Amino acid sequence: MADAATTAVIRRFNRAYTQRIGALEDSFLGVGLPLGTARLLFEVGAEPATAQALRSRLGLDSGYLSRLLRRLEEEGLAVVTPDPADRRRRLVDLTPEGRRRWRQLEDRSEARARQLVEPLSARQRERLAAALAEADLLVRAATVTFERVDPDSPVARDAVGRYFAEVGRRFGFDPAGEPEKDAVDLAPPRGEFFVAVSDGEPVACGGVRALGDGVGEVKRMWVHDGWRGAGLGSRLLRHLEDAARALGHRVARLDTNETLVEAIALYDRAGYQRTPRYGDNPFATHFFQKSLAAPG
Amino acid sequence: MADAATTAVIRRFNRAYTQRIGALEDSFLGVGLPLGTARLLFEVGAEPATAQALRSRLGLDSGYLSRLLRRLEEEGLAVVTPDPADRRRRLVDLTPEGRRRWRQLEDRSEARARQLVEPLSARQRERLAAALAEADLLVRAATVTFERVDPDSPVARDAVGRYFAEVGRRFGFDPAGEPEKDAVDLAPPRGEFFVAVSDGEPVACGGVRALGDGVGEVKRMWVHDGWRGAGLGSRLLRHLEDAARALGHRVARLDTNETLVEAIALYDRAGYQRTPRYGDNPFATHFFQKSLAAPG
DNA sequence: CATGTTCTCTGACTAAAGTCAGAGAACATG
DNA sequence: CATGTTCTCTGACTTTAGTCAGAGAACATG
Repeated sequence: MADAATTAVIRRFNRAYTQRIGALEDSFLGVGLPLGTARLLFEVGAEPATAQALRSRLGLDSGYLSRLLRRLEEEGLAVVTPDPADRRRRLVDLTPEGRRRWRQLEDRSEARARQLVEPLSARQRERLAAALAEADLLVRAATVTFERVDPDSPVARDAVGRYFAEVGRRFGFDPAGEPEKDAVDLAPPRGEFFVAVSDGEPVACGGVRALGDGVGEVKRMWVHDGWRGAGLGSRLLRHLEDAARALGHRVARLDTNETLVEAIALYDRAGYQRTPRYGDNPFATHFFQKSLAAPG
Repeated sequence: MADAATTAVIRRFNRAYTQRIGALEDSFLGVGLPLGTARLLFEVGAEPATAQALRSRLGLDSGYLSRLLRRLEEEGLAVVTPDPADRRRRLVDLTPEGRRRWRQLEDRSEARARQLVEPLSARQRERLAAALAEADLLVRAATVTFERVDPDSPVARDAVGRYFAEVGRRFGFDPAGEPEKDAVDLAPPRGEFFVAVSDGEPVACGGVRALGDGVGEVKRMWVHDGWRGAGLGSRLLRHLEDAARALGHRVARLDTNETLVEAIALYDRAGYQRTPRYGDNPFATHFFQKSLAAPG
């Protein structure tokens, strides 16, 4: 029952942790603003945004947000202006006074964290930081979601750019002309492309294109190197297989280069079989395929 | 700046973690009770208690708690009875139906934790559990507080009993007659005794007694073996030195046995100097002392 | 340019959360 | 047994948090 043991640890940790550090919540109080308003201030301070974006980030009702924004405006902490690009939308930013208050929230949060580690020695602090970083990576990797995006969108270009940079470095892959092909092959109706974003940065991507005869090809599969070893690659591959299946493919195929040993190990683990060369990718040295018949 | 790096990791983790698992909070919703009432139900379910204890545990206003309890009673989830030992007090316990609802909260919390680890492989789950256990230990060790208690109280007896068991095992210490001496020497006005309790279990203890001539002796210093290596011993020792100073001592002294190598290392680190034998403890082989002149 | 859609705001609510000042019963103490 | 203290309750509040149904302006599209 490794499972029950794990959840027990998580829950034990959860109780202790939320009690002690009281999440961020506590540090949001005591600056003269109610929690909801403080949270909004904090969010705007982290990055000015449209009302719409704030609503989705914080999960608020539009009427409610409208009132919270009004309150921030009345207190002289924020300014709300129409977006010149679309005058239905409203842009929210902090005033200098709002920024001062935001920094105050930051400071309290920082003080709280400092107070927690204060009784610990330098070595113990390092241990705590290492343990939390590890837990952070795993929790994020387990919860990040794959969003379907246009392969020609900025976020997709960013992600694929990182992919090209890495394969360029590792086996001299030349991406000339590829983005243009991707824009067609990896977009509906012929294919799909997904990106996982965490804290505004792409951390993984991958797509599926049609090879014909019920065969879908997995392409541009990439995981940010700070995020490897946390199961994100397996999750991504499963997600792409599901997408291929939904597109009507019965077989998934992919090629890779011998230098990408982690990827090859991943495909082996996921049940892919070696298969003869297909296509004309001059950089590919290994070819895999897997039946999509049984889901999972 | 190991410090800033540590707080940055903590805060990063904090954001991700509270967002994803949403603390326990989310799992408290959706059982047909408002958050505050659900939290109270959960607390009572964990351990039936007096209204007073619940108030201090949850930090509630007495009027507010009174109403919350009424609500639980009206819904048939709890029974509130006068404490026979002190009829001003009220005892709160759950009804069978309340216990059923409590279990429901437990299940949701469990399900949430399970859902979090679901995308992870067995190995990654183990890593997550290990990382959280490590963080848990350090956070608890950094935040547990030392309470001054009567050395004759049950919790003190429990803690010292564990201490005796360990030193008995390690170098054959014989505690005959010691508890009776402690009851006088480690209680005001002659001395003081402290226990750290976590989740109802003593995890560390120690006391100070007067040797005369401005010398205080540190006694019964013990740390639960599951809690070692997290700085709890150093914190305890500092706490005892502060107590000795407050009792008017200018010098702290202590003896120990050569088999307790971790303790000896701790005393060395804390600035204690070897000193010739004092007193007539037949089990002591090493003697230490330290000036309490400069605080810290 | 008519039509539907998107985005924000307003009014009118409800429920939850929390505070404060006593009142009254039960205990503790000299 | 008079007096002060502890503990819980009640009444009378205020503030937050959150929901819902439109209204109206701005955009998108055929």
